[in-house]
Amino acid sequence: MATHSEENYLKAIFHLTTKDNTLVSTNSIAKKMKTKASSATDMIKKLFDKGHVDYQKYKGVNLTDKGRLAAISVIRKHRLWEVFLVKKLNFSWDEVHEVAEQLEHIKSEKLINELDTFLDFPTEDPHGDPIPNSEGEMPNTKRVLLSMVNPGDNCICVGVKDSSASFLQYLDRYKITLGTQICVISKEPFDESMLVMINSSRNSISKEVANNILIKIK
Amino acid sequence: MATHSEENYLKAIFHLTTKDNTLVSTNSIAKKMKTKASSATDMIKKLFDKGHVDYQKYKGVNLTDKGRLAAISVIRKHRLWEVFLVKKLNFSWDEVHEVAEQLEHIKSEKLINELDTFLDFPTEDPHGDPIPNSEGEMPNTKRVLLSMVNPGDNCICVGVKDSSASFLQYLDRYKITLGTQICVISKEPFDESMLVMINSSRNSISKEVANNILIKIK
DNA sequence: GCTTAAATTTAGACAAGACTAAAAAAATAT
DNA sequence: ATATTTTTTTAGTCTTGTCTAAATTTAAGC
Repeated sequence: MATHSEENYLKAIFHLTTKDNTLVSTNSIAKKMKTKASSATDMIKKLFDKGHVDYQKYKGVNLTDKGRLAAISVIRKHRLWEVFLVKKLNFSWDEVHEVAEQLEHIKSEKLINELDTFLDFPTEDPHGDPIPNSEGEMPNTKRVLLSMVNPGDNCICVGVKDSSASFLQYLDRYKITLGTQICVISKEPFDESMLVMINSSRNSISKEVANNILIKIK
Repeated sequence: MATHSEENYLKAIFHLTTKDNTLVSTNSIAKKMKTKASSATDMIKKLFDKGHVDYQKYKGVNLTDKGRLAAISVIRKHRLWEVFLVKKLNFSWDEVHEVAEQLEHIKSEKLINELDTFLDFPTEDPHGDPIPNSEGEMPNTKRVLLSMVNPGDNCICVGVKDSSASFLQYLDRYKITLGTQICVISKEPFDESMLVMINSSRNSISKEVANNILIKIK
């Protein structure tokens, strides 16, 4: 059974893993974990010894099947707790992360599966991220960055890439939430900002913002 | 802010504190925490440095007001989570303890107060133990051990002293739960066992059992 | 009141998970 | 192809919370 810290590293490695399955670097892990590279190396060795990652000195790591399942299990807990906090305990989407970071480490199969049932098997967390089922299967949602969209396209916000409190609070001020319709009017070539229609009002959105909103084209 | 382990020690000291406020011994703390006396001494020093206990070498400890509040806060969390597990997630009263031991350390004021609201401000946990309010005030319930009762008395089970799974499962088999009426028919002088009427059936109850059932006389 | 027993504390060690500083390997530049 | 920079690893230290073994203090027995 993985420790609190091991679980956090597994989660970090999972999030750093790209579709093409290239090796994850020690530095990138350290950066994500906000620790130093030497600490990451130490932990990588522990994870290797426990069979959670494939590892060759100086080359980088990849999750094994066992490690991936462990990571997904933590992510499942994290996201289910986020749903609980928002749906049942009146948390807003920018308040849930910190608490879910703690709750995700509670060890009890029954707890998480009963919670899943209690919440009626949600498939998305409050930020639109997919919730793996108890088998570790991730519902695959095809989502696109708003910045990739062409003028004239009519989109629906289905998620956020950055779920930091400051970004979520920005979205709140512009009344953008999951399900909000966003119609792209034009793109400014100079700074890649976008002119968009949200709730029947015109807004300009910076490249940075458009790069962190996930949408589905209608 | 207290660490996970400090919180457990504070809770242990709180539970070991008697009404007459005699000092709590290092050995009793070690025993309750299932550690060695030397480990208890180490932790006592830390708690003393943080102002959670009064302590004099070789004499024993007592919680300070600050320490007592911290302990009660942990107990509040533990018991509210137990209520949640039983009322919302289909846990039985013998399954909640272990999970609540983990959940009690989650740090979030909002979380615990919203949970309290969500559960409609319960005053007792699934074992009949009182739940302190957000001010740290413990609802005082006057409860008596079944072993103290005289033949002829008609009682209601309002709690258990031992809430181990094995004892709770024993009670389940005899259909004794919170609210169950227990009428004491006679007491056996030899072994202090009791003949009682539960759900209109006669049962013999050992001294050990009678010593762990808390009742209210009707 | 002295002696033994029990309880408590100290000293030193260890594992986990972090750190700094330095060494080694890999990548980049000229 | 060699020099420089970047990345990664190693070595050694620190803190938290545990331990064992030894020393010290308090309590109990007679």
